[in-house]
Amino acid sequence: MENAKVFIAFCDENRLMILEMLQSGEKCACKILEEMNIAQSTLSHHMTILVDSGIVSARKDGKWTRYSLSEEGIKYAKDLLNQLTTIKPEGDCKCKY
Amino acid sequence: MENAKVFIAFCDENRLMILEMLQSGEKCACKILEEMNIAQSTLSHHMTILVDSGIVSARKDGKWTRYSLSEEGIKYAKDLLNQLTTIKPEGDCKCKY
DNA sequence: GCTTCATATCTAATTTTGTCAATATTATTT
DNA sequence: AAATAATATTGACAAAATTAGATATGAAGC
Repeated sequence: MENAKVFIAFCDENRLMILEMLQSGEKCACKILEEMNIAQSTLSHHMTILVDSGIVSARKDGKWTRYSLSEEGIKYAKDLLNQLTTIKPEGDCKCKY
Repeated sequence: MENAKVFIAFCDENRLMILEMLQSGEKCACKILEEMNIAQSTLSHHMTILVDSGIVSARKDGKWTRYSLSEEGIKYAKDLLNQLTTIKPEGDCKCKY
């Protein structure tokens, strides 16, 4: 769902590898492709998912597309993870267990 | 990937719903099932995934299985998310961009 | 021991996701 | 304006995930 969309970024080995590469700064697709053993169209597909998830942002620069981690997207993911895993104080639960 | 396993918990609408229910405390499968429009076998499948991911822990109690959020698993997910999204200082990247 | 209740497992159908090859697009270079 | 380079899109297919029905297990109650 909408909420789940952010975390999809982290649910694939190749995408984790891409994210790791982006930790050291902005990179163009061709540079990322060089270090991965996947087809160019496959990389493009993963980049679309990463950008859609909000974790990565893309910037067109001539014929290149440069990708980087999005601080905003990261904050969103962290906040959402916090929200989803907050254990609420007992008392407002009406169930009998 | 091993790393990706934790976040799989958050990548499905039904699992998010289950996690939300567990925020207010431990619940048995039958209680969760009541509030969801899915088959019993489907719920059991999702609970297995949640437990495998480490985010949820299960406790056998007579004929019931009681599920709750795992503080340890949550901490692991948060730490991992932090690690995966840490933007490293420039300088140790040898690429020309 | 038989029945019932809660949950798990197995099997099969359907949907979604990841992948690559081929083609298209868009920007640069000659 | 033709050729090249970087990336995106499309189409096809295989692998994985989600789902439900049927069946199995295991504990509780009679």
